[in-house]
Amino acid sequence: MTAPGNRATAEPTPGAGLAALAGLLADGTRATMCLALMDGRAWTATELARAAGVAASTATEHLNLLVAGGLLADVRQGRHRYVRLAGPASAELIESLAAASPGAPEPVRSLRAATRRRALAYARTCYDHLAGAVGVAVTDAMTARGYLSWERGLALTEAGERWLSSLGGWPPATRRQVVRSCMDWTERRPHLGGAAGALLCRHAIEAGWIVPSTHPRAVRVTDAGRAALREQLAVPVHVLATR
Amino acid sequence: MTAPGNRATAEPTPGAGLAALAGLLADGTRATMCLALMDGRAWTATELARAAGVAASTATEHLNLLVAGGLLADVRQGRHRYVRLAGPASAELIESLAAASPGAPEPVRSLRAATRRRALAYARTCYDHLAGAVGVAVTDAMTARGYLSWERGLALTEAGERWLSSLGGWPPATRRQVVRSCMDWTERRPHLGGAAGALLCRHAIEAGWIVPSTHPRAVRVTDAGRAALREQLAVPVHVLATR
DNA sequence: CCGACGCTTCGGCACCAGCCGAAGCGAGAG
DNA sequence: CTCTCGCTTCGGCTGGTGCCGAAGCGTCGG
Repeated sequence: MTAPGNRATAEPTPGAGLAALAGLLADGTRATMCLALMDGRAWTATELARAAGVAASTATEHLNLLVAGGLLADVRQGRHRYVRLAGPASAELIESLAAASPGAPEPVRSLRAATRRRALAYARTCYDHLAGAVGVAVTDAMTARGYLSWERGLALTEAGERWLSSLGGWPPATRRQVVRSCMDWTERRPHLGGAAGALLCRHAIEAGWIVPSTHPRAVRVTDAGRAALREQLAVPVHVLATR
Repeated sequence: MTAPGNRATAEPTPGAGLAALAGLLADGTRATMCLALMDGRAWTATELARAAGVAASTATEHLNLLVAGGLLADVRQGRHRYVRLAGPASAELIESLAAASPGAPEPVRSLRAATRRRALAYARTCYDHLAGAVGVAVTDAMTARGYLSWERGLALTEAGERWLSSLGGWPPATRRQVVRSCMDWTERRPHLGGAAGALLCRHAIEAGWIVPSTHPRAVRVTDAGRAALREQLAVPVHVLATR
């Protein structure tokens, strides 16, 4: 007898559910991770470990708890584990909790975060290829022009190979998979990865189509880039509009 | 070195504040207490201890944490410690957390709770005297008729003594303080306690002015009670309206 | 085929958070 | 004054939890 505790163990205490949920956020490391994820992006496990200042193994444990608790969702992609907020409900919950805790809601910080988020959603690098609205738009345009085929998995067509050759550096001297579908976490649709995606991204940088933004990972599309993408791929103008 | 933990100890980790706040609700016992307090009333420490199923000493520790964390507020009154939610912000926070946890928001339960809350706010016993809208209204009426004086502290006037005598059982055979100002937690205004308040409450029960409600502590005012209060104290009709 | 890399599993460690009962304190009631 | 009663303080116990590093596994790239 003498039940040792009302922890989240056995008895259906009235507040057990609430306590279990709050317990997920009651740890500094987990809270820091969730706060980082509030930018809406999907982070890799390693990124979150560094952000929270813990070992990768520790991060794994925390992420398992948060995912099991329904606060986060994860997707395995290759050797990476991408983690994001499970949904708007999670974000709202964390937001209301964060707003009530001794963290002043400075309008400046919110503005910066919002700006950064917008910049990332617009155009960013995903490893070595393009992502965001621009990345998805480029992928769509390549598909529309017959450079990519999505039947029986993603594949590069002969026309696609010719176009990449015209950019230079094709075929790549690598055994790396030529094309790869990479889920875009802001657009919720796939964009082009793999060797072709990397080559395209490298060319875009070298040709001055895109330049690094002030925000980490984010990129800006230059006037030259907008012109090139419109001419070569017929990417819709509205996607490339300046922000 | 090798900082032992990101608990709520030293380093200003980004998520420390959030974690500290969540930590307050991350314990089953504390969560149960907060949920109990969601009825908007002020509970005594002992009541909360019983509700949560822990010893009084344990309850004290939890309440100290919750008050220190700003989630609850307490007031010492005589030998009692009354605890209530610190404010609307606390209530909203707990509500949003409770709504997101595996506790189904059954409309039936909410309805019952709302009904109970309304009943308690209307009329209830506070120990051995009357509280709630009716309790405060009776106190106001007694003041208006010159039965109570609030100058130099609360006091019973001669007219007040005569009125109580007419009800019977006056003067009381006790050394207990005759009148006592008792803060009403739903009306946020003082109502009459002490020996006079107890006598009045006892008389109201014996004379059939009030009867126990189906909800604990709540009472209903009978038709006879409404008539008596209107005739003897000129209590405003709108306060006594049936619900 | 081999190395690099991201992640997970496992063992071990230390801390502390929650619990209780006993004893102490102060207010109220007789 | 004394008894009762609500609350608090204190000491001691126990189990859970967060942390790490080492080792293992699968993917990717050369």
